[in-house]
Amino acid sequence: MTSVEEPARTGGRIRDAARTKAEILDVATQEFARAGYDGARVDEIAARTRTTKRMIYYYFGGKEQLFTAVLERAYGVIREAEQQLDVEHLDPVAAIRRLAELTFDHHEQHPDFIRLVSIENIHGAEHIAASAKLGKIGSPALDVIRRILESGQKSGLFTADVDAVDLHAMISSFCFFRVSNRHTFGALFGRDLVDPAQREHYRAMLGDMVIAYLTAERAAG
Amino acid sequence: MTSVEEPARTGGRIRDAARTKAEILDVATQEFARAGYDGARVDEIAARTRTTKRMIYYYFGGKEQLFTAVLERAYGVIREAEQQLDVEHLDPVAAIRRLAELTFDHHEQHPDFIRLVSIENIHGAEHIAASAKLGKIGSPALDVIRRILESGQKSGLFTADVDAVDLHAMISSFCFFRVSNRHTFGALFGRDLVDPAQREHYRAMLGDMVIAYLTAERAAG
DNA sequence: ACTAATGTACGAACTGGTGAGTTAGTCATA
DNA sequence: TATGACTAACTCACCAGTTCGTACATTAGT
Repeated sequence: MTSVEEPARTGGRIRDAARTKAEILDVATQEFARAGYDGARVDEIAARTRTTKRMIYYYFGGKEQLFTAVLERAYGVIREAEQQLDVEHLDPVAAIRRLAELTFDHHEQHPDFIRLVSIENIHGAEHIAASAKLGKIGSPALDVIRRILESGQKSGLFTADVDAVDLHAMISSFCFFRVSNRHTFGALFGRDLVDPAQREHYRAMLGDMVIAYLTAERAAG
Repeated sequence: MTSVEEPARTGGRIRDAARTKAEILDVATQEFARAGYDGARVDEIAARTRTTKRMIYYYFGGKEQLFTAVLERAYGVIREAEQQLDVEHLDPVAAIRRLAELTFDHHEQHPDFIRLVSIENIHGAEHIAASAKLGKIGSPALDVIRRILESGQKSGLFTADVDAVDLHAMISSFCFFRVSNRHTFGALFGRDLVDPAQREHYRAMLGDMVIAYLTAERAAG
């Protein structure tokens, strides 16, 4: 998470809107991710901030809008990571694998993001729908997938009849589930999907799965 | 959901502990799935029941234990479905596909179950941990997978080096994500993963993915 | 007559949100 | 550079409506 910088410059100003807003967002992210939308307490968020509850309402308007702002920033982080991705020089197989691993790594490193998205789904994605920022932006990953897929399909390397959105869903589902369902899965089956010792195992499993699917020999028809 | 039977027998008793308990569980399932643990209201659950809030505390003890009971029943439903599964007569490929489709169908038909599990994960699976019933039961599906996998690997048909738990995770991730993340995915990418018109497409995609993974030619390694 | 089951009424603690007043920083002007 | 007007940033106290849980009275069924 983009964090608040240290105690500000020396002799720093006591008033700093940007810092205050960022600090509220930081704490709110943690609190919402920890307890869910209704479980999160505005008072608790305020208490863990150097400012007061009144400021939350001053800057964000209310709990609902605060959660929306938290979501917007969280989605911004992954969108940025996806934009960094450079796979133009790789062959389709390596490119897809790299892309999948990016999602894998991001989700593992941002469990709060996963929790926020889970929470947003419980609430029918109403905050995304209400957000001007989040409504229209397609994932940069989608464009990348589209290009790779086209190249791989043209060369006959990829035999699967999928489009970019479906492939994105496939990759996301594995990466997302591993983090989002870590607790129930661990409790029921006694295996920690996010165990660091198993990280490479699952990372390879994801790539193998996607590549196998894309390059499998299909029965005609 | 196992529902409450009709108005009870004629001249029926006004007092019927079993029916009252079942009705509370039915309504509680809906309410928890709709609003999350903290979003759910005990008063609301009681209001939608033919009984009163007092009965919830009389039979279940409290909100926390009520949610646990709801979870226990929901997991019971899928466990039962898995036990019905008969794939002994099928070859490994068909058997795995059948199993995957069972999970696919169940998750699609029980969105409330998916939501409950998502909610339980937000709360660190603490209710599962606290439940005697849920703590120890391994999924029947796991035993089935184990047998199929062994048979497929022995015959050399399955080349992948996975165990039953990992394969179960792979299948579940796709089926679960499709339902759990339906709303955010739809809002962000404009595609409804649970669109009935696309049902067969995704059902086939799941099977193709799993089989391709299991039977892919691996680089010696 | 005795107990399990049920209904009524209530309260203490919380919870999101706000009204009203205060202070720090900025900037135009003398 | 001193000053005073102006506004963004901030604090404090408080409220109205909830929300989980329970004490107590009551009734159905055996």
